[in-house]
Amino acid sequence: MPTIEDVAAAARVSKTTVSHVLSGKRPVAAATQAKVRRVIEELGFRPSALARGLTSARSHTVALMVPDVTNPFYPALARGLQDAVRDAGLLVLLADVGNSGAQERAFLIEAIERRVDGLVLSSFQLTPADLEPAVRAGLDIISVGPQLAGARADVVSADDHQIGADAVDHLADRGHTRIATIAGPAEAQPGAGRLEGFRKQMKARGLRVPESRVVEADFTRAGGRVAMERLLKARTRPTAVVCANDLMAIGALDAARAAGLDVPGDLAVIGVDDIDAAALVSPALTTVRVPAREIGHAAGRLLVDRIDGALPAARRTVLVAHDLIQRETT
Amino acid sequence: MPTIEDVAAAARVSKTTVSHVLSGKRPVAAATQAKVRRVIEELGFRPSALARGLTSARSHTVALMVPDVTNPFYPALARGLQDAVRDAGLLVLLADVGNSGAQERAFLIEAIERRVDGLVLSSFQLTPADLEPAVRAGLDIISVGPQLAGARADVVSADDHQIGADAVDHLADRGHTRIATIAGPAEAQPGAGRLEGFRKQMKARGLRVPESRVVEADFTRAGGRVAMERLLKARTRPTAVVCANDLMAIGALDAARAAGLDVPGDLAVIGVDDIDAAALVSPALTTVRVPAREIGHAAGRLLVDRIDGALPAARRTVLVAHDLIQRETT
DNA sequence: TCAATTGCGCAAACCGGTTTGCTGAGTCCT
DNA sequence: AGGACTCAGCAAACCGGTTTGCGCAATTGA
Repeated sequence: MPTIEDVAAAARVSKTTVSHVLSGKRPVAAATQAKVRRVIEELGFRPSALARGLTSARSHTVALMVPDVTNPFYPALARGLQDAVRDAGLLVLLADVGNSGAQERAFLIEAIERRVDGLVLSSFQLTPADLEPAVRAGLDIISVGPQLAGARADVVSADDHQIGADAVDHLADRGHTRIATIAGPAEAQPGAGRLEGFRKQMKARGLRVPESRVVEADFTRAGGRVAMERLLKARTRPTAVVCANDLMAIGALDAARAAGLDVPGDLAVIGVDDIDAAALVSPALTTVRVPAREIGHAAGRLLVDRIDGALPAARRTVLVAHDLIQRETT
Repeated sequence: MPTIEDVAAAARVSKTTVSHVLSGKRPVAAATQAKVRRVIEELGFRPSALARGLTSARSHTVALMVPDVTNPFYPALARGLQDAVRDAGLLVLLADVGNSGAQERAFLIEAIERRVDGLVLSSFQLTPADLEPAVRAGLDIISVGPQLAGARADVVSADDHQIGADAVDHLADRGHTRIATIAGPAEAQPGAGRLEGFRKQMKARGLRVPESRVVEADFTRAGGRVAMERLLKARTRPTAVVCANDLMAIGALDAARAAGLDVPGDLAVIGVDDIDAAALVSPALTTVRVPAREIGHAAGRLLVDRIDGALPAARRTVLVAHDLIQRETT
């Protein structure tokens, strides 16, 4: 690869001049510019972003940390994020860290060392304290989900609490009283918020929630299936179940089918997210739509503003609207 | 952020010594090491990957370019890729470039300037000539799909030709003769290969393929639906359709349902990919499974070997196995 | 006519690491 | 006792850009 020095030599100017031609930060005579540009073209010179970043201490990169890229929620989020930051010249560094706290922390360090400009994370394991090094390193952090709220990070999230409550209302309005829930893993943020909203709204509507009707699972189809099987073993079966995401809801449908139950006759099911698959399963899944792409987009916009220093120091919380989409499982 | 110089000063050694403690490339006395490490800890020093990359001319990053992250095929591929390269210390820079050739080329330039170590791309628009600058820049390139085969890139791909042929066999074996196909966009590689395989096998089995039974669409559900509607307008309707991917096949099912057709009675449908949704639609979609994650993994392994210089110069082609999964639409 | 200004370009320092060559002190061998 | 060798650490050069201060020539203003 030719360097700026090679270009300077071939064009018989100093590398300062080449730099100015590229950046436009100081005027360069038209003739000189033309000559330099021609040489750049001939040599196929491409300035090194590494070298550039060294002086500016910026990498023009934002890191995105997610627990599972194959959960369709996250690609949609990634897409929104990318589209929001691209115009600012930022590219997305993607990390799927699974549910491993160790991997999350390892990636955090990586992000710091790479001098990433910003960080968007949807984390299940991280605590605010874990973010400390990143904050000290000057990274702007956006947490998707309220888990990492506080002085350290902005938050872009759905209103998980309200989502849980809305799901309860939807089912209770249809006469259900024995409503169970398949929550996410205890550490997982969105699940926790939805569970809390579920509990509170059940209480508000005078419905009891025995602990046997609350089971945890990881956010996968298989997890939902296993959890549903457990719920179905109870002496008095629930007539409806609120699942903390669609993947688990689809797993719950698997279990219901295997048990020979009619949905929604014997069992009503509601999910959260509205991934594409929700509309495809049969019966089609009623769900609370969480606009993943918008969340990513909002996170990106917020991040760009932060990086530009255009925002006051106080951290923000952006809640995006969800809506309930009734299909055939309720 | 403290620099290596700050650490050196605080530990009363030269920065050379700090560097050696970090890299282990030259021996450092145990006592000195301990002192340096303590200071690093106290200061929270994290070496800048930018500065490091400047000397090594490596960024420890691989770029992944895809046409649509929200197509579930690609997240799976991304996951496999990440898992394969992580142990080599590489992170994945993701770009969703849509179907825009301009964006593809722009990202290619970005990747070069960032001195990315390797490039994995699934491109519809790029020609081998477009890769020239990247090759000259010394990037190792893996093409997912054979489009960019040649002296410039390794290839990891499914055997698209055979996939098309297998789909034809599956339908012909079941007695279909009026078989249509919904191909991908003409420029799109995987679609072209599958279409070719489709045509050849139809001929081999003595079946005619009037041009009205070949329609193009982009690789989306909406595209598939529109294409299917067109096919259904023909005077003699096809009794079966081969779709170049699952998303389009699902769109075709939408159209069939809208037209009041029974699947597979009036119309058999087969897709390609086996995304999660394929098993979820009703009736469940028969499809040719293409192991996206394995493809990503193979690409990652190949890339790491290339970067390590462990491979002879000759480019490789890795074909991954597909298999036909019969469900309910045939 | 002479000082002040402007336009253009260069040299040198800097960003934060890595790498190379060298030196002084201590150890081993003859 | 003297040479060869090892060990530990340092200074300086280097990677490829950006930024700052300065000099020279031509233009402007009084």
